[in-house]
Amino acid sequence: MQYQFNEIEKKWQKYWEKNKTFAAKDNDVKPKYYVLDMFPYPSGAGLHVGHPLGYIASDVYARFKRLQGYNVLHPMGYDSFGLPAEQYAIQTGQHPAVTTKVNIEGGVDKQGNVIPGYRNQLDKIGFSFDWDREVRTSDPSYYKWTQWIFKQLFNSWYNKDTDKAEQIDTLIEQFKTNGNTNVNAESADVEHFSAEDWNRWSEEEQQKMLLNYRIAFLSDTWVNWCPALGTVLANDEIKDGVSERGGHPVEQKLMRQWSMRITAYAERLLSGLEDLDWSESIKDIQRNWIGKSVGASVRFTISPPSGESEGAIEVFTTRPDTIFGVSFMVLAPEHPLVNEITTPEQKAEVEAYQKAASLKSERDRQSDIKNITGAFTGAFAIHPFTGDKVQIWIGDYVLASYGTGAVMAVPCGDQRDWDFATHFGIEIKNIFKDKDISEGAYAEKDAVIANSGFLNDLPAKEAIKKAVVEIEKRGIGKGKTQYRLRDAVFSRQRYWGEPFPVYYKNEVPYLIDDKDLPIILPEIDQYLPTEDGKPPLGRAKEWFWDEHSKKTVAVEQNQKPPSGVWGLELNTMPGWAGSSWYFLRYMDPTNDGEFVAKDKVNYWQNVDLYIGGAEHATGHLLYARFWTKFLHDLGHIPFDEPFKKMINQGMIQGNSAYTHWLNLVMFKAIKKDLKFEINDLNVAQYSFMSEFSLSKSIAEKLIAEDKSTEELIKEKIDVAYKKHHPDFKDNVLGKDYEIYFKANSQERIIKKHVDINYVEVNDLLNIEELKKLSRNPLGKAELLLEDNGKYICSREVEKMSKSKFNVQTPDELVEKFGADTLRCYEMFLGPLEQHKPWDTQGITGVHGFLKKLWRLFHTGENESFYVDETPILASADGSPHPSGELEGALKSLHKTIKKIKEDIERFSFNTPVSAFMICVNELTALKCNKREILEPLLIILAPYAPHIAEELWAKLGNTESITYAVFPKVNEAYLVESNHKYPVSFNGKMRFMLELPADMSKEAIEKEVLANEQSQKYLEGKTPKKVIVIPQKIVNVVV
RNA sequence: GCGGGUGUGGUGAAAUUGGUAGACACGCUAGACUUAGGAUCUAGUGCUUCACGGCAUGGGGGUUCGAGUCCCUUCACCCGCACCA
Repeated sequence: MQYQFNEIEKKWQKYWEKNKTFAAKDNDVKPKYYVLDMFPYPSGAGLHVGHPLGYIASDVYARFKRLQGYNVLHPMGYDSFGLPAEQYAIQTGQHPAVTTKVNIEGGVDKQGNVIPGYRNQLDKIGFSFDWDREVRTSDPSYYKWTQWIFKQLFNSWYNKDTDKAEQIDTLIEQFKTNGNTNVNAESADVEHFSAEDWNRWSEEEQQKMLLNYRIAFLSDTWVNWCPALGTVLANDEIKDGVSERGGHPVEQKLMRQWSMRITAYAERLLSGLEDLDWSESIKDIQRNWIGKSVGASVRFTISPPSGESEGAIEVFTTRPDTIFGVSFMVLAPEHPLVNEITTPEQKAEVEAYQKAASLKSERDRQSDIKNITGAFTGAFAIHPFTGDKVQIWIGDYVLASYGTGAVMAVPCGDQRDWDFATHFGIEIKNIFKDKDISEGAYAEKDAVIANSGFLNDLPAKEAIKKAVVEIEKRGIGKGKTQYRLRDAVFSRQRYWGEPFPVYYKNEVPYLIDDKDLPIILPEIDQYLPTEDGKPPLGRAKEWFWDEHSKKTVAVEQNQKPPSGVWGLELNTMPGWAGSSWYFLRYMDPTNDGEFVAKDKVNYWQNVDLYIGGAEHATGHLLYARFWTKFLHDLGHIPFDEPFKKMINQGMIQGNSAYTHWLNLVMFKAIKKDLKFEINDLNVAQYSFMSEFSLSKSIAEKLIAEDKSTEELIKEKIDVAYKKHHPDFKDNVLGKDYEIYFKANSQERIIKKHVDINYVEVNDLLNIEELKKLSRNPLGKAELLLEDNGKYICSREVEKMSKSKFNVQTPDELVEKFGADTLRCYEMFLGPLEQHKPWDTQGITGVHGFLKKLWRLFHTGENESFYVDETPILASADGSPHPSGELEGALKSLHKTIKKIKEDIERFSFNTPVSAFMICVNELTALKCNKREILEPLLIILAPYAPHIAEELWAKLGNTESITYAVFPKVNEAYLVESNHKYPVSFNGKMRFMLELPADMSKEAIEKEVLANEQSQKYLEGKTPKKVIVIPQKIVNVVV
């Protein structure tokens, strides 16, 4: 009986669905294990083989954990709000909810393309997801709770004394009794106010003040505005100065926007990384993004140029130990003090410099780092320790947005300051003992300080501490920690996102009651901004809140709303809102009374294993940690980190295929006698005639300037030209003209992608199949083939994408080889974290292995199902049966059990596949068909190849799914060797193998080895200097 | 510039702790079988040499009886951050 994988797989997928085999049981007595994949954005393009890689690994692990007796939560859902669906809606008018549904469930899009649907594609691979727990972030029953969490964030402030978020009511209480004098909060810069002030203020004034403290707050901030997308973007959505999606330019714009006070959590987000089992690189990216700098803020008083000013410049420095090395100061050109302190003589120069700096974009400023520019303000500051006057400059290497926008320049210890001082001829003081600073600054923190008063002779690290103490003692500053992390902009001027549960009375935001949530996204006529530049929701008529009826109501355009009716927020939430807490919703996906029930979150806790791409390092992964910590602070969840262990799967790259084309512009014809070049018109005429497509080796030869190939091609061109231009006879390219190639041999060939589905084994192009296409990419081209008449393509590894014709869908492979083969093969490909190119050829090896496994169970007549039921007799002590073959089979099985368990436990998903292959190869060689060997083998194989395992498991007479079988125990007794084959080395070089009893003593082994006749050859009559014997390992003889 | 990562046959890779480098596959070469197929089976396959042997884990150096693995140094590629004071 043949291995009918298609039938088997369909059968078991149906069985699992019907029996809800993978349903996780809340509050079960078994220990819990939570395995989570980063949920996908359902795009119309569907899945390619790269997408399921991580899902297969997590599925293997989830199934493995079930076999080990865990209650496993392994859910899947969709991050279904997002830009692509909205862009598509703008183009086609199709509601994003409709396209999203089609992308998930399958169907036909507006252009008539068949969309397979994520769910259908996933189902074919045999994942053990608990689909009853599916979530979609764009579903109102889901985003109701995203809105609810937003409300919590709005109604909270960050108390630095308790170091956690607290209800805003506790803050209001303090304001009522003491004003804000004793409040230690993470907030915007706020003036002090008293209880009287607070109580006197109007409701509106109080609300405006509270926005300075709320964790979700509204403020006028400089935001990254992307005109092409018509929305603002967070810092992590911008790469190299352009939008991550679409690559559009981004500019700075002052807008009233919602933000999240994530900076309040900077320290906890940083320190929390310590205990996470994440890759060092992801942790480092987050550390970098948070960008903690420890140092001091120091005030330098401004020396009044005419005696009247009393100002001071505050700087932040990480090197207070170098304060005696300060020889000037630099302010950012935008620094508010600049205009105040600039002397009349310097005014013109400074203003010119400010103007020049403001005209440069952020990007230009960054890219132009080699040019040292600046201007002297004419003002001086007083050095707080030496009393010296130091010049105050402005320069655009100082950023207004970081620290205080001003630096104390220490040219001997900072290269930029050194460059600046050198360029403008400013004094450079050396405050490092025995360090040469004539060629550049000494930036290491290991010098000993000199010429620095009370800091003399201290190593830098101690000097830092002492300097801070002294600075604080003199009241000129204090120790301070600075972060690079900025508050996260939370508004998007987009339609396809969560609406805010917010309406405005006189520009003051008010929240909608919990019981009236969700606020459902309204219908609009077009998914574009309004004429007057409001976000798309500005088009919705029914987008007003009636405080009396507690409902959204319609107000005609340009009409004043009736009393008690107010305009709702027109922005929507960013993509990361829904994905910041989805892992919690899986625990309790249908709960309409809570975002997650207490008992369920207490049972399931946080995610034990999270698998997904590394590209979310500063976005999703940081925000999810932030929200988790916040929800923990308010007592909603019992943990403050979402994902305990994470593995980032590598990208599967496409293996693009290329055809080669003669670059017709790259040769020219020259009249032999006259040396007259025929003009461009003639060149153009070549392109009217046949094009030439070259098989790989011919293209290569042409690039290598192989003479005979050049001649061959000239001949072909000549013939082809004449065929198409019979009137020219042979006087154009025949006797009188000769074809020459241009010098740059690389450009002789143009490469074009060809669909990998038409490329066979050994890069052979299937020309026959291509011809059947209505749009044959070879067209009428003349083909120059290999000697054997074949056309060979070249290959290149690139990102998998439709435009490169290198997309491999899992569906095709499941059809041809089966889901089990695909699963094993994707794992077999290499370490999960590594990037690797897709290669379909190798899949036959894995497929062959499953067929071989199938045959082990079909040793009956005509390959019918048959296994040997006679039990293996073991001795009372559990030692192996004396029969050699059985001993071998038992050893093979137990060796494999051990390896599979150890490998999966250390997340090495590729090596178990080889172990299975070895085991099946060995059992095949031993002709082993014993139930006692084959049954445990199925259990350990089930995580990788669940369908075939279920089928054979059932054939063995089991009536329950293999999913909850018990992972077999390793019996070490079977693994004990009576003999060991020693590799015998001479001077570290392995020369021969020698089989000796495993329990032989070192001395006896040495004796045996030296007595061996082969040893005599390598000893060459000499006595060995030393013999190293490592029992059960090796023998090394030193001659 | 800073931080992280990766370099092993024609290809994907293996080698948890220093102990036979290249397991397991793909591909390739022969052969068997066959109403030819992308099926199955057998043998071979790092490079080099007729051979004994020699050389091989990006390069160079070191520690060690022994190094892909540890240390130093250097090169290449990938990812992240980048006048961050």
